Amino acid sequence: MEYNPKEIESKWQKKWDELKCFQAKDNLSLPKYYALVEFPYPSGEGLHVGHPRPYTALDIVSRKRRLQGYNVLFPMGWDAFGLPTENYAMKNKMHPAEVTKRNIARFKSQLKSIGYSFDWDREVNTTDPKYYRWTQWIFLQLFKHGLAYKKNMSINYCTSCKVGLANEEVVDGRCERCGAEVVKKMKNQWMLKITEYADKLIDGLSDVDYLESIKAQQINWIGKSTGAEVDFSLTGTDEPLTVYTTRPDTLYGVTYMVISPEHPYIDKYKSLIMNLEQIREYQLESSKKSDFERAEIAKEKTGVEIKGIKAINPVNDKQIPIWVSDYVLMSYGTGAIMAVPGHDQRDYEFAKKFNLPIVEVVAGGDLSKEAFTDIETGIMVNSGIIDGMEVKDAKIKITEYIESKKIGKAKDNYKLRDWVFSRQRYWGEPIPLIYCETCGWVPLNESELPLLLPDLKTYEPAEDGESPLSKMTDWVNTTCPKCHKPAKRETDTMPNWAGSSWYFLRYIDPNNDEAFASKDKIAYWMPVDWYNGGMEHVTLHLLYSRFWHKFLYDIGYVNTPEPYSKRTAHGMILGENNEKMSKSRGNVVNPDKVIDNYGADTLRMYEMFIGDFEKSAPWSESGVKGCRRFLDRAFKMMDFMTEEDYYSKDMETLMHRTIKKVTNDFETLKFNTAIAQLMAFTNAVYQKGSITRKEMRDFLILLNPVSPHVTEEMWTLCGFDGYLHSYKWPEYDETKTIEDEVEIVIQVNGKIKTKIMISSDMSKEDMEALVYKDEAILKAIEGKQPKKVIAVPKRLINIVI
RNA sequence: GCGGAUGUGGCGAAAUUGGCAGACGCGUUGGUCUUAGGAGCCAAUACGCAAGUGUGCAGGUUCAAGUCCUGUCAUCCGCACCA
Repeated sequence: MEYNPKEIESKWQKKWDELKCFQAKDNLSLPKYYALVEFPYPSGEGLHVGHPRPYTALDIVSRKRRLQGYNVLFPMGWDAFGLPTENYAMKNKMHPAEVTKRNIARFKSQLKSIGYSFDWDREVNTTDPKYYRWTQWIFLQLFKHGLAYKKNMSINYCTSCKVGLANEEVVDGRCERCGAEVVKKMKNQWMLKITEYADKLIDGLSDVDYLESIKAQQINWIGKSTGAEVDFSLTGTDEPLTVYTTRPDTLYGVTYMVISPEHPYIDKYKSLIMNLEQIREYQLESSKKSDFERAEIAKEKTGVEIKGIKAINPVNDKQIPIWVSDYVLMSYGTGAIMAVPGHDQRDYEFAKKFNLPIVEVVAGGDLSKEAFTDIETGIMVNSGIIDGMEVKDAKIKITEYIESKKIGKAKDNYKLRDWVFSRQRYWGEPIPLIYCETCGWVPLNESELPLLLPDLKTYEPAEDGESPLSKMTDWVNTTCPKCHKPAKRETDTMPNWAGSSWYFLRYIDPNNDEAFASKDKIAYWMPVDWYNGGMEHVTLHLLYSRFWHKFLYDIGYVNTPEPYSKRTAHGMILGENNEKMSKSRGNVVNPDKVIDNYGADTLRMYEMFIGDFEKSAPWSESGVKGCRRFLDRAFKMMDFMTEEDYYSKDMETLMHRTIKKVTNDFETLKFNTAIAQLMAFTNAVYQKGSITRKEMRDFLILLNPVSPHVTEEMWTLCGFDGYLHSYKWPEYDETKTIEDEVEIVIQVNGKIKTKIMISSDMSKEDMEALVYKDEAILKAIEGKQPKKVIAVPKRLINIVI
């Protein structure tokens, strides 16, 4: 009989659908397992060969868990709002909903053809009003708890997409999606106060099992720093200039101040500024620069001194100049710094360029060459009350001092910024708020959710960069829910990070109309036991979804402070030429083709066999062939299966070892070595020329999570009980994984001289005794007297002479 | 600059607690079957004719190092004037 994947695969996919065997049961008494993969953005391109890698990995885990008796939730859905769909719809004069529907249908049929054990009855779609009703609902809770606010701020604006971008969407000064230049634009934007959760987001990481590199990236992104805010009084005004510093200990070394070009004091105190013209010119210059230019190109410091106002150093009452420079960012700290050129490299460069004084307050460096920034070894000098102290003690003392004098306070700061939540686009969730002249921003009544996206003729953003919805006056004009006077709807929509911030909760109870999910079911299914996704999502999506979940926890809607107990990441699949797969490079491999030529079981196996799961790996057509060859060989083993329903004596150890290795490797993302073990087993069967029924049965179960169709088929052909998918995972006996006889190595001075067979339970002492008896060993030491003999049971004897 | 990771055959890669480096697969070579073989099966395959040498490089610890320690180089990813 020939192995014919086409026939087998469609047959079993149909069968599984009919039997609904992968349906997660809402039987809350069974042991549960929630496996989650990132739901895809259904692009017009369809799947490429990178998508199935994480899906197959957790499909393997899910299938194995079911065989081990768990009630498994392994769902799939669509993160379908977003720009590419909208852009495509505009270009082709289609409705984005139509485009989305078509793309989803394509993705779904592709995923189905790979034979995943998703529970398709729980499919979610972020663009479905029944879904985004709850995205809007969560937003309203954030609003009601003061975590959403509108702010007129300088934002990143993509000149091509005509849309505001979050900092995170700007890569190297360019739009993450289209690559066009990003400029600054003032815009009134909805913001989410993720910064209020910064500490919780850091602290929560100690309770979860995430890859170390993921934790590190999150901590890095949040960027917590500890320091102090200090007030410097200004000449000619009663209001102080507040700065943030992580080095309050260097307060005596401050020789000038710098404020950001966007600092409000420039306008506020313009009457005091004698060279306002010059300052205005500098402001204009830096406003033209993108963030990228400010950071990357302008290595050379620039700036202008403010004439007419001086600052006073609160610890020594010295008058010092104030400069404006764009190396100080308005978006971090207070937008103003105290400059300590002796102990900060940037201040040092600036001081050198503009001939400002440099004072040493921490001894240990050479200030004629560079700033001395070491905080471990330095001793304070020229520093009044903290003279002679070590840096870390000086920090504490001076902070206490400024707090007691009421000129400052200890303060933590974060690199993490609040989340810009507005998009001036059509294809997103409408923000369910209404602006009333009398009442201000008023939330829509929750009973009126979902606030549907109205139909539009065109989706072009307005020329001023406003949302296309702003042109829909019928929709925009409404009445205030509070005072019933005429009012206007918010026309911005949500970013596509919104729907993905809570989708794992909707899978739990996807059809619930009373709540985003019932409390009972949440209590049963949460947290997600294992979440696998890309490394590219660990700062944005992962942080955003943890933030929303922590908020829902704080207001009592979910039962766990963290959504995911374990998070792993997969490596990318590269093209055959070792480059990132992309249309423009022409190296994209389409999974449909692979399935057509070799079958889904081969595709799945190769995706897992390709290499270390966490690393990127280049695609190889001949590697695919190798996996198909293995399945052919496995299929043919049926030709020499015998009737014995037990492990044959000579295969027993290998059988137990194989069960052990596959069982463990599937848990630790080492799918490649698990498959290698199954290949080695098959090679042994071919060597022997026969396989017993029991050996075959357990082999099929072990291979089933990787290649489910062919194993189900063989199961049936062999006449085993029922269906493979409802059977149980085999157990191994540790004592039977050890051979009776092992080959050990004889080393002389660490060099291998010979090998002998010994009984595997031989003691260290007996092995040492062998040195004087075994002929091969005697020959190896050539009659010399051993100085020392090291025997390691089951491994080696090393003789030192 | 900061943070994280990775360097092993021609290629993708394996290697409990330090204990036979290169499992498994690809590729290559040879054999076999065949009208044929880009199918199957069998065998060989780190390098070197050999003694021997080999896990980016240089040291160190150890009876023994891919694995531990010190230094160094290279590549990749993330962040980056964050005070």
